[in-house]
Amino acid sequence: MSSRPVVTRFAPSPTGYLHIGGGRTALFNWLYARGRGGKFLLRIEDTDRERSTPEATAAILQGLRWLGLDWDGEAVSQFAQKDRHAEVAHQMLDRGTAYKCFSTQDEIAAFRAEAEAKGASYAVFQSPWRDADPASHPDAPYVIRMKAPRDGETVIDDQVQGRVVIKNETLDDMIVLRSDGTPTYMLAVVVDDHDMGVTHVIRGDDHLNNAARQQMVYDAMGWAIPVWAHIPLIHGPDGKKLSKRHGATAVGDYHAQGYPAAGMRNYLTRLGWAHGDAEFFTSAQAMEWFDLSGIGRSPARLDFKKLENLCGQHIAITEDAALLHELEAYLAAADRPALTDGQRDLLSRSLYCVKDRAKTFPELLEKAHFALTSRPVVADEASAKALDTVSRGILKSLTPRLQTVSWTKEGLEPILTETAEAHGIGFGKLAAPLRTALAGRSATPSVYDMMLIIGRDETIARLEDAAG
RNA sequence: GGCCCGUUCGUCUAUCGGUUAGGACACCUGGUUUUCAACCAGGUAAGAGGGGUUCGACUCCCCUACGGGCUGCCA
Repeated sequence: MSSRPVVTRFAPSPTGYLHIGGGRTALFNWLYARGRGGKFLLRIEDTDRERSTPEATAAILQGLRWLGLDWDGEAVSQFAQKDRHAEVAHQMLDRGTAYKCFSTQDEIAAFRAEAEAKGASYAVFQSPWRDADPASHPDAPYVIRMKAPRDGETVIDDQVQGRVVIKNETLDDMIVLRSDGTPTYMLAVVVDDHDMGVTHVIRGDDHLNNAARQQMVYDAMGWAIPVWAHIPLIHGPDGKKLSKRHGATAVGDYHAQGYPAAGMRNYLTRLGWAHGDAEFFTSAQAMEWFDLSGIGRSPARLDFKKLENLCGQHIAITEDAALLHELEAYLAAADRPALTDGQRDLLSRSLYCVKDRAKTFPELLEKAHFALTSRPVVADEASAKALDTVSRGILKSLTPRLQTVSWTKEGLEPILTETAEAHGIGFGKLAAPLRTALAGRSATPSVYDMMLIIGRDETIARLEDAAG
């Protein structure tokens, strides 16, 4: 057994929607914690007051809820902890692991310019106040900088990246508390992760270098260092950093485009992580299997075809009641009209024959069009072609026979096959105009299913409409 | 510029020194079929390049190329 219960967290900045990459990071943290009976916490990193908005926070929470990633307790506001951050900065001062720096930003800029002019390969700012006698401190604004070790190296023992060694001389004495008394991100994350009892930090590898400086803060405070796992970012289909031009980058976009959350979870879990040859799995299985060692080291590209394939499989295994619920949520998210009571009833009775033929919700709804539309059924361009004068005549000859037949597949089958035979055509040639009459679409469930679902009267009425 | 990370079929990946380099999606061919979806049979397709180490490298080391990240009183 592990020595301490697992605590993971997702810590987004509320400066925009929930990015698909962030969604996957959250998913990994969630899977890791949930699969081990641990806790998954949520912290909103809102210390950047200018860019943080409540709307963004709401969008992120909504994205997580849609993905089905439930967090333990309330979401924590990082900004609300600012006094505690300042307290820790002063503790570092007391411990001698931090110092007050009175250098102005102009002085720092000048230092860098000079270093650059001298052709230095890199310019790590070295504050003259690092070892200054407090008696010499002026009465002026100051920042608190960490007194980082200048020799040796810092080793990040990363569960994904391996052993990463950073030379301490390449790291400057980072600011932990700004001149206005507010904490920097570097200090805030460490303090919060420590205070929240985070045991495993699973986050994007854009933070890999930062981990070294953060680890110095842990050391400076004598705190236990968490298990690090820096996961590669997700790229667009062209291998470049994911951006708007690649299409959907927000988790909410996928909701609005009608991808089921279960399919998204499956796809995102599998993107950059593998458990042997497992491709299609439920979240329960993912929780059981997920581990840090299965995470790949290279960035993965988004592949919408594979996403769709998995979504189709998940739609097919979703229970009707749950599926209907998701369908209605999709309609709302996509800003499409809500279902009427009648549509809901017919749709729910149609799910069994449409859910295994659709990869997304809009596709499913399109195939269930026969159940959602009402007379007069308007045929789309493709299906309209199937309705010529000959087929109209055939439909006309068919309707009287439907009046008394037993309304079951067994009853209908002989009628339809006999009709096709009587006109010397294959069943396919009869099914096409039937589809047009019943659904106004050329891609539909079986004609029997449709007839059974909408019933005898509606079937006959639609056929008569089409026969003209 | 400096530092750090990465590179197996088109894509996601398996492999953890010895395999005919496997699977999935996509694609192509054939079959099935009541359209779509699905399904069945088969096929095309990969270790970035160059050096080492080793009896033997996709696996370990070095260099190069390419991609990404960090280098803020942003997070």
